[in-house]
Amino acid sequence: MIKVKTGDDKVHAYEIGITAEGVISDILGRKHGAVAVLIDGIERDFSHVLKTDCSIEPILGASDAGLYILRHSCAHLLAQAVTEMFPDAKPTIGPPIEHGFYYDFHMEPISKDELPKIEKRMKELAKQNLKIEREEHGNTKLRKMFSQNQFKAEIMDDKIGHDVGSSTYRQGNFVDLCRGPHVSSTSELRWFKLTSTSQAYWRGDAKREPLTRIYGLCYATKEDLKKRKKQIEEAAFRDHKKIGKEMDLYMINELIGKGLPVWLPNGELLKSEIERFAVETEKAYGYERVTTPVLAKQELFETSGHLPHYADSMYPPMEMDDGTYYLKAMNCPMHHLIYRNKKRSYRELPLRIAEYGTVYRNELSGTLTGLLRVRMLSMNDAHIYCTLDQVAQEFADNIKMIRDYYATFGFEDYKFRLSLWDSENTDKYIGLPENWEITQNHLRQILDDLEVPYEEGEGEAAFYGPKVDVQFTSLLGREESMSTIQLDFAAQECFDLTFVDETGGENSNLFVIHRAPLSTHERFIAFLTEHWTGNFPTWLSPIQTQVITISEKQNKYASKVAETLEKAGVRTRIDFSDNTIGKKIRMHRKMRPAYMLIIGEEESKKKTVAIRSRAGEQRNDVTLNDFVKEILEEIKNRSAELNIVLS
RNA sequence: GCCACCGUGGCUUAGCUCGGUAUAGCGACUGAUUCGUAAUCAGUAGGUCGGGGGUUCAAAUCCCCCCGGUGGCUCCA
Repeated sequence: MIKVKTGDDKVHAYEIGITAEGVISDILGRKHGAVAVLIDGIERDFSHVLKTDCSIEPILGASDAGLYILRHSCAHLLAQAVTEMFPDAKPTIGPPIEHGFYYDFHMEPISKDELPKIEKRMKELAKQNLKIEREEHGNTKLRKMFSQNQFKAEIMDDKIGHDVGSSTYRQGNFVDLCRGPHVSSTSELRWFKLTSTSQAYWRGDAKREPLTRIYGLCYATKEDLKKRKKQIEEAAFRDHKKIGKEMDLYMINELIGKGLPVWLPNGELLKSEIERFAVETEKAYGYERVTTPVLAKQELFETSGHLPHYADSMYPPMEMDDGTYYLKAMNCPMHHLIYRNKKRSYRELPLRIAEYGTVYRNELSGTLTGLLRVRMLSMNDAHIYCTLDQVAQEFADNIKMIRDYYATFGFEDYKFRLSLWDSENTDKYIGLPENWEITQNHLRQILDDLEVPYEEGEGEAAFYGPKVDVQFTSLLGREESMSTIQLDFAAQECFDLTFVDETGGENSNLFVIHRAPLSTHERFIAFLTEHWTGNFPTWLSPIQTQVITISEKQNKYASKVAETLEKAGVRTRIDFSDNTIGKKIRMHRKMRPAYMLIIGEEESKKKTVAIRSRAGEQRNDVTLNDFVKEILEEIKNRSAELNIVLS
């Protein structure tokens, strides 16, 4: 007999040789959503045979560890289906990933249309309730079993060498080299869906064999899978590329070049409203605005240290008759020169230099997509020149600024990250280790003092110093950097930035803070569009009111309404077409005006308007004056919610 | 950059497997209608099928090259 300790801290006695499943079903009655077990802290299959005293607890499918196992088993099921349907396909690796799994096969590429067929086969195999069995083999046997698959051989070379054996998992005719654990039967795999195919390389190395990758989702429950499918659908529905086209926000033309978006009038309105907001806000915080050239001499970027670190992401150099020039990938070097343009006194600090600059970065052509990854970035950039003891206040101000901005734009799902250097890999950075320690601790202290919740990101720092980033969760749950506040202790030395201190002496104890609270316009507007599904707050809406008449008889009054609104500063459009009212509403919805004003005989007579919200709610008999007053108030307040109809 | 998939009027799209110069809807325009809340009727125009080359009597369709779009590109079998 052996003693087995279970999760409830009870000790049970069993015959030697009982399986984990035997114990779990004895305690719980049945498996209760468990996919595997934890024996003395090690993940095991249900079929694991117990020979000595141990502790055991079930791993639930819904837990992180359980999902991992489910997804991993799902990858095997995929491989089983694929190798059956495409006998030449050689399985390579198939790990679980966030939301699901993938499996890479060495095979002819397949199109997305094959996925439903493969998925169908997977479902059939799952239904067959095939037992998933672990087998242990010696090295020679293993080598023989996978002699047809050079990828598995390579994995064995790496992972187990030529002496020791390892395990395989068998389900039906399919066997895969794997250390497990796995669920005990294919029938436990139910809530999965194949989503896409793509191409990858063996070992992620472009010089090695190209592989066909198949991605799938997998969850423990039907609801979770459904939720994720819906999330993906929703994201496609809100896609800024789709909405940007519908609303005429921007265009990309192949003659201009990819990654170089053109702002159309509606997008430009959005952009300029954001800029106006930033200019107003930053004026209140003591920023001064400048404009610097889009290109500069090579020596400038050498001085700043950017060229050695950033050469790949800068555009190739331009040879001119008086030297080599580069398009700027950042504004800081020029701002440093503005600082150095004259002797600075401690009384001027902190000196805050801001610019709506456009910087150019040479992103790999294959990574460019919509507004999210572009080669021309419009930035609400600024650099703050200050002493170390002023750093805390500047960070506090910027964190407050970011929080205020986000509240106004309606963003709620974001968090702060303290981005530190990678102390194992210091080649990527400039400056002395002790400077990194000092500044990193300083930032940590600032965040702690401000009681800002944050997480730390090792290796996420800029090459010149640590930073505080704001991580935003996209519709698909992906984390993206939005805002950033960076502490730079290296610029002082590179550019010899100093000030005259209280004693009249030259002081080099100067720090630079780089900050971009609104990311880049391109990225920001992409997120903003997806966040609001194009239904922007009134102050941002390219079209704030769309005037619609019931019939041509009201054209005259409607023109007056539109004119009054325009004069008051409300962006207004009017539709004089002789379409029916229903059709007009349907057509204008695409452009997502904040409000539609419906004008018929009633309104014409009473000199009122009927206000229709985006949701279709309506408020009738509003005098034009009242509406103008209310919408101006909403615009002025930069209200994130549209309240006029419900008020 | 590399790889896979895709590219048909302003937009969405049929046709491509098995070659015979193209389908429909929306939108635009014209006319009728003057209408009360997500499709009023009729008509007209609009496409060298992303670009170039090749095969062929004949190419949207097959082949090659280029351009563009989309997805993906170290993460324990």
